[in-house]
This record gives sequence, structure tokens and C-alpha cells, in this order.
Amino acid sequence: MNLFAHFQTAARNELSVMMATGELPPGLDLSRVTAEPPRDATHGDVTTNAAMVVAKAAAMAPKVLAEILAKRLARQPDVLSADVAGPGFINLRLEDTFWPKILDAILAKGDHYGRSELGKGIKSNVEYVSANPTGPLHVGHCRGAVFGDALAELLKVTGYEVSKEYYINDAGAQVDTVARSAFLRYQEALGTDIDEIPSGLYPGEYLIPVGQALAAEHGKVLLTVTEEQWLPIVRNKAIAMMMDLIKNDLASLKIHQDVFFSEKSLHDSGEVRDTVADLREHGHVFEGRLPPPKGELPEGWEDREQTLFRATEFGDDIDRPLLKSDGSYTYFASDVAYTRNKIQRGFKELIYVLGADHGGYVKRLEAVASAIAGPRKVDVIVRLCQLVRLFRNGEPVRMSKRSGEFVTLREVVDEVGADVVRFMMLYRKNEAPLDFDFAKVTEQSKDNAVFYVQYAHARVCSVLRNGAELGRAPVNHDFLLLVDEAERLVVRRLAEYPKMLEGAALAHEPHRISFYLYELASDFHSLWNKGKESPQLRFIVKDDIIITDTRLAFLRAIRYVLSNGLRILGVNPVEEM
RNA sequence: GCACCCGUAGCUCAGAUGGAUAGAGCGCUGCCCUCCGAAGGCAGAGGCCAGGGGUUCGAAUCCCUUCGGGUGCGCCA
Repeated sequence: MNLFAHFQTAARNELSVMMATGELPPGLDLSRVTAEPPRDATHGDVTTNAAMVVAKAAAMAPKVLAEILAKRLARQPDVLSADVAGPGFINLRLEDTFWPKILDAILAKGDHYGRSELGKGIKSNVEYVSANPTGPLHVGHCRGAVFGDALAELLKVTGYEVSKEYYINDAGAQVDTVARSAFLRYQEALGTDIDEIPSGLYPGEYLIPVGQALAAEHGKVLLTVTEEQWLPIVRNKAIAMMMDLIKNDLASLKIHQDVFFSEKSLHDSGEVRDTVADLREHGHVFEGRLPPPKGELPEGWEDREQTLFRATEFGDDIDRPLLKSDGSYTYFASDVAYTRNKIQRGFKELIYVLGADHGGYVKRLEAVASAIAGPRKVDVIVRLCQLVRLFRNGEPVRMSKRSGEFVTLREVVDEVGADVVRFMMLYRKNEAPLDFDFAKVTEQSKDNAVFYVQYAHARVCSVLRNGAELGRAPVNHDFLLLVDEAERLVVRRLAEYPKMLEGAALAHEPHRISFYLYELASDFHSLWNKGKESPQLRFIVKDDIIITDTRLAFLRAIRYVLSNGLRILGVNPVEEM
């Protein structure tokens, strides 16, 4: 039960009735009417802006309308009182008998508490990571990987039908370079002294096993054929092994995507060709010249006519080339084909999780989707993740990509654990830069948000264990006994959970879950410590069976919310620290 | 030159799609364990929401503009 959704509907219904009876003019826009938790708990339990947002169109003073509406809302079930405050807020105070219903609902729904049908089964495609298959993932990939994964999970629990996808760039020049690099490792495996890896090729040792595998499979045969002949063989092997490497890296972060989509397959199937033909048919393609970029001219710029997608017609800054000067398709062309493929598979929402350095892509992705989708409506949602700055005891960790000395994703996960990495990557808004300090994230103190939330969960579990040892079980309970303000604060927080999830899903901001969990943990720790001063507030109260059982049931509800939230983030809730 | 992102307490950051007196953590000051896990909690100090205009009942939030920081800008992927 989402009480805010409930009272939002109630307020809208009352306004509709008033329109029907002529108390209000007909046809008022009620879409901006909301019901929310009040900023200040002393204001009540639920607050609505209903009177303020329709007052103008109704030609009434907000406070006057608020008074009338408040009287009507006060008659709603579970409402104790409805007061007008400030410029026209209506603050609802709920009956004491209402809160037990929330807790009962949480216990009844358990692992499913918070789920909703918000997405109405809309098919949503979430593409993330999509790193080139040229080597293992490094820390830079971490954030987008975790963000995309958590976002996908969030959308799932809020009623979207989600496909998690990875686009493999296995068609361009880069994978040929990987193949040539692997070929050297192949020669090396056969005993040739390869000396240093020439610049321009990948020096990484992760290609050594590829060379060995090729040697084992093909012996010396590949040495006797032309590059034209060995390249595809070596390339296929290298890509397959790099993808295995990458999938293992992702698995270490508990990421398992549904679809790994090959760019090459789009060429092989003719979809790239067909896509360009489609665009041409709809008049979105033309032969023309691009103006040179302002500022510094790129190396080797030559003004020439080329085949362009009319992206500017769809809001992009510049038209985009589909063919290279040698007549082959650009990366962009296969990207368009992939978009078309997604739309043909029925996705209504295309979500892209990209690094912040890809900010320039947003407009073209939107342009492509609207050109391909035509009258069908497809939403393009791009989320950019800012970079992660690594620190070790406050000192920045230096990385140089040129020398191949980058910190891999695997190293980070192995050192601090997947749960810590996942939580920390989500403890910032995606477009804000993030500092990741190896020392801090493993610290066992409240400075460390992961720990703080986990600690709350562990404490809950601890009391539940103690209760069980005493032979108590949260079966017979009377939630009306939970009257202390600290308890009510926690209950209210639990009640906010479904609304928070919906808001996070609509805004595509999984970090809201982390912050919510931190707040819930804080409310809980606070309640816990209150039990130190007032023994009657402890969860287990000797000689009072009913209050003990009630609080154990309460703890169970808290535990569900903590663990449900953590699970969406992909963090395992721990029972003991 | 153009486009996008960011600018909130000394520091690191939230701010639920425009709501009431802008919130946390760190740091600082002072408190709380015979007792369910003190690996915690309570209280205090700390703000021109970068600056300036605008929109309206109401702006950190939306629009314009200036300043400051980041990213990107044909035939690479």
C-alpha cells in the first residue's frame, strides 16, 4: 500500500466530485496534485498541494479552497484531522489505527513490498558497459556498470519489462588491432622471440592466453597463411576470449546481462545496409558537405562530399556521416542499425548509460531514435556517469593508460568486495564526480555509508536471533503499542518506501535508494539508542510478551525494507558483521 | 566558436520533478554504555543555494544572462 498515492487519488477524487456538483468549474487540470510526506514531521503525516495548484484555474483563493477541501478530506477513512497551513497546504493527520495497516502490509508482502505497476509492463532496454572487447574492464567501467545494473533492477521492480544489454563493438579497426596483437602472442607461444610489442598494438599480458589457445588449436598453420586468411580466425578467437574475460569481470560485480549484441552481426545480417536504405527511403539521407568544425581544424581535414544522415532535422547539432571515404559503413551507421533493431524488438524506452565524456552523443541518439521510430513514440533516456577518482589513504591513485598501467575493475572488487563497490558507486548522483578511497570504503564506522546501512540490518537480525532464543516469535502482535515518536518516525519512513522507489524509477536515479536506506538506518540507530535510556523502548522487554512480540514483528518489517532496497542495488544484506 | 554537465555549510555531498524555517556526514564544541551489538546515539555552532535579471501565490529547483570548473565537436569505436 502506497499511502501517498492513496491520498493523492483521494484529493483528486474530491476535486472531481466538486467539479461534478458545480462547486468548482469543470475541466480543471488535476495532474499537478500531489500527496507527499511533509518536510517537517510536526506538520502531520501527509500533505497535499491540491488547493494551491488548482486555485488559480478555479478562480479561488488557495486558502479558501483549501478549507473546503480539507473538510471533505477529513471525512476520509483513516483521517484524524485535516488542517490548512501556510499558503494553502492541507496537512492530514492519520488515525493511530492506520499505521498498523502499513506494517501488516509490509509483513504480508515481504520481499515484494515496494513493488509497483508503475511501468505498466513497458518494454525498456537498458544498455550499459558496452566496452570494446580489447581487454579487461578497468575502474572507469565500474560506475556505469553498477549504475546500469541497479537502474535495470529498479525498473524491474517498478513494473517495467527490462532487457539488460551490452553492445559489442566487434566490427571496427580496433578489433583488428587486437587480432594483430594476439597474433604476436601466438608467435610468442610458438617460441618466437617477439621482443617488445610495437606501439599501436595492445601490449597487455591478457592476450598471452589468446596466443596460447591459438597455438594449441592451430599449431603452426597460421604462420603459413596470409594475414587476410589468419586475421578473421585470430580476431574471432581474441574477441571471444576478451568477452569471456569481460563477462567474468562483470560477474565479479554480480552483473549478468541478458543480451550481448554483436555489431558485426548487424553487418553480416545486412541490417546496416537495410537501415541506411530505410533512412534513404524516408528522405533522411543526402549527399553533402559538412562545415569544418570551429576552432582548431582536425588533422588532415579535407572538405569532401559524403553520405549524411539528416540529424539536424531531429535536433542534432550536425548531420552525421553514414559512409567512410573508402565506402564502408561508419560506426554511426551500425549504431543506427542497432537502434532500429531495438525498436523492431518492441522497446518503447531506450536507456543508455554512458561515461560523461560521451555527453556529445545524447542529441544524435535522440535524433536516430526519432528518425527510425517515426510516428511510433520511443523514449531515449541517456544517463551520463561522471568519472571515479581513486584514492588510497587520501592520496590519488595515478593511472596512465599509455603504459597499460590502469587499475582494473577486478582489482578493485577483489580488494574491497562487490557489495562495497556497488553501494559506493550508487552513493552519488550519477552526474556528480565520485571519490573512491580504498581505506574509507572498508572502514567500519558511520563515516562509511555501506557499513552504516549493513550495520543496521545486522542489528535487526541480531535482535531477531535473540528473540528466537528466548522462544519469542513475532506472531501475535499489536502495532497500536508502538506509540513512541522514534518508533513512529521509523514507521513513517517505512511507509515512504514505495513512493521513494517510484520517484527513483521515474527519474532514473537509483542513488535515491542508497540515500533512503541511509536515512532509514539512521532512524533505526536512533531508536535503538533511545532504548539505552529508556529500557521500556528496547525491542526485547523482559516480562512483557506482547510488546516484545510486537517489536519483533516491527523489526521484521524494517528488515524487509532494508533488504529489499539493498537487493535492488545488488548489495547482499549481511546478518552479522 | 558551439553544445552538454556541474557550482548548495570549512570539506564531501543530498535536496522526492515548483512548496512551509534549505538537510546529512566529516571536522569543531559539549554530553550518553552495570542494560537487546558504543562498529552506535543526543545536543550546539556553521548558509547571499556562484552573481544578476525574469516567470508566480511561492524558485536551490523553470527561463535569460554573466562568471568559474569539466567534457565533447567529420572519414576512430
